[in-house]
Amino acid sequence: MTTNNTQKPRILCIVGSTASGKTSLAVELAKQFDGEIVSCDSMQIYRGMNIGTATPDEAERQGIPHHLMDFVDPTDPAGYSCADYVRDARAAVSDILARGKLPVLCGGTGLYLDAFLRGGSFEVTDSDPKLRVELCALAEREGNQALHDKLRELDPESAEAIHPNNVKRVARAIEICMTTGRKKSDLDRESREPESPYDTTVIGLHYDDRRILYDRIDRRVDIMMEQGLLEETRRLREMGVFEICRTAAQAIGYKELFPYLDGEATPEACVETLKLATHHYAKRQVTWFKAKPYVQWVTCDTVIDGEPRVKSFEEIVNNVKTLFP
RNA sequence: GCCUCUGUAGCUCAGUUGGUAGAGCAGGGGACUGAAAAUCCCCGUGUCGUUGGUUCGAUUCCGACCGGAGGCA
Repeated sequence: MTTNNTQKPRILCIVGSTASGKTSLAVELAKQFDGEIVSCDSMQIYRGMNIGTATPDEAERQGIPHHLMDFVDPTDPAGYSCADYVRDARAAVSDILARGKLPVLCGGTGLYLDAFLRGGSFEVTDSDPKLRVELCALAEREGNQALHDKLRELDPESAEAIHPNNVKRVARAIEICMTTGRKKSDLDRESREPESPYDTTVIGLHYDDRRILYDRIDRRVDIMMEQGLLEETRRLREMGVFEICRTAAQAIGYKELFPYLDGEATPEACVETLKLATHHYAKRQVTWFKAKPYVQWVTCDTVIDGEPRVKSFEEIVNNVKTLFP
């Protein structure tokens, strides 16, 4: 999404699936371009959820300031939404620009990035948990189609776009229509900004051979276990995080270990489940970013002597620099 | 050595009273602007262990052989 308007402030974004190497690349680029990092990750925002979400520690940050990480209290029932993110990220980016530095967005939450880039300046309206429960109960009682029909009455356009079995989305759309008194599809249209306020370069890290990515994921999960993922999970559980914060409870890395902590499964089985859940997540991220025309891809793997290998860090950094001179 | 069970998709297993087969998991593809590390949709040809026989036709029945599990000696 590079534009010719030199008036617009330049920002750099690094995206890609989990374990693709975004974090170290972003730090290196921030060092070389005098930048600061703004996380674009829906889980690294939570305080105390560090090992499981692979939030970079002091050493990995190499002195580069990181924003929007480890700052939301996961025991706050209000949670954190996409709209919150857009507000906070815009503020962080403005602050960095005001100090004459380059904002480097880095993260794998595609929806957050999209909302940040394309608009999403929608009103932050209160969610209505009671209504959500009611709507889901309705689907349970009378079937998914019944709930979907309800949305069709309120907002046919949204109904068209959401599969009837996607109860969560159908319910959320109805909730938005009912709490705002407007059609969600209209609100979406209005919130979309005609033009991004930034001159943005989005770099996507890609692996031609997905086995390499999965292998990186598996190794990282093993390292997380060595770093004390079980203890972190226990601590968060004692704090009640998984009951209080619906969003934080969704993080991959904790819920998969519950069966072991409850004596219902071996640690090996849980680790296996965790690895698979992460594979699936990575696949969804790849699909998301692949569909975005604004991403410029940098391939991280190559074949040497018939064997797929990861390119050197230097080579990847140099490839990015040709796209962001 | 004898007896019983077993050999089907990458894995775990169904199934075919004889007309060449299907689930779960894995894997692949996709959607997605307000819960997004969430949620949802689509995709199943594999010498049915090998080899003979019976049969119009065998993965299915019979025999032998080769794996695996168990039992008796």
